[in-house]
Amino acid sequence: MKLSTRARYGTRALLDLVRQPPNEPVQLKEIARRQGVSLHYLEHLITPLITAGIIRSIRGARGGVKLARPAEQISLAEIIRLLEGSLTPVECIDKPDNCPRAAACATRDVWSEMQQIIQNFLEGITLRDMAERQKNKDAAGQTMYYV
Amino acid sequence: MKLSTRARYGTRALLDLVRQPPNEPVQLKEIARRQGVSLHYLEHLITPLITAGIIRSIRGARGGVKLARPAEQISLAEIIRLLEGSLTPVECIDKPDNCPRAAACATRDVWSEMQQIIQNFLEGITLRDMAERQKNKDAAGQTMYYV
DNA sequence: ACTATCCTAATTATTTTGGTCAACAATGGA
DNA sequence: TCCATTGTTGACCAAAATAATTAGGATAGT
Repeated sequence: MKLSTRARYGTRALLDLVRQPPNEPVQLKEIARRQGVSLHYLEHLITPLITAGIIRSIRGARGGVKLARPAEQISLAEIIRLLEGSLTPVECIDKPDNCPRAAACATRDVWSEMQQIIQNFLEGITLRDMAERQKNKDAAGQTMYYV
Repeated sequence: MKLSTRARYGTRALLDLVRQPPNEPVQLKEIARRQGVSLHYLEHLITPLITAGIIRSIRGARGGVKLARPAEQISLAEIIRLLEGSLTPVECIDKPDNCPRAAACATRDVWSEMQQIIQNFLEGITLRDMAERQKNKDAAGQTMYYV
């Protein structure tokens, strides 16, 4: 039950993006630098998000990427689904035909419930929420210096 | 967020084991046959469970494995933790020192909450519960033939 | 002697984590 | 207008790590 680096880096990249000044494109190079991931890898991660229409890319000089929708309309569930292909912990949930035991398998039912729980959780968290959390954390971190 | 085959096969093996007549050892060979897994692979999966004391093995002729504790005292959380090493979706939760951003990272907080949710769910399901579910499913499957 | 687990190693497959390069698009300046 | 610069896109490739699987002999109990 590990989250792939795709999902982790991708989420961080989006969180970084949403925290930049709005209405102007943010360069992947800058996101990569701030988040400490390779630019090339980040490009790989970003591609499905562009295809899915979560972010838009502006090519050429002064280019970059920006959110295509308001941050409060982008859930973590959607992000991870795009980055990892799906949210299911076992593929027999999406594709029952692959396993002859699917219909009679009690473990499958349990994994299915688990997915539902995870999904509900991730569905309820938007990019905006994440940005808010980060802002609060930053503020809390600041005060540490005055102690 | 995929479950490894270790976790999947291992869980199925334990569920198979708990459904056999109690008080006599069940041979791995039989579990492997019923569950469609290679005996060698199953031995690998089983080893950490023996080490952890969830199941006990009896060597020699008429040997096999049996549960070392009552099935209602073995949770899915424990099983998966043993089979996969941990329950955490990201390693920075268990080892914050590995990542310099750990303290200030909002995504980490979210993954941590997610782990808590998953853990609560898996903690609440025991092998006994699983066996019960399977029994009900089997019964339901049977009735189909009479329709 | 037989049977079944145990142990160690080797092999194969898959995923992760990138790198290289050429093409394409927009901008700004000459 | 034309061209150099900046920057993204996409295809292809590859090393490294991890996971999955297979194999064979050692060991222990009946």
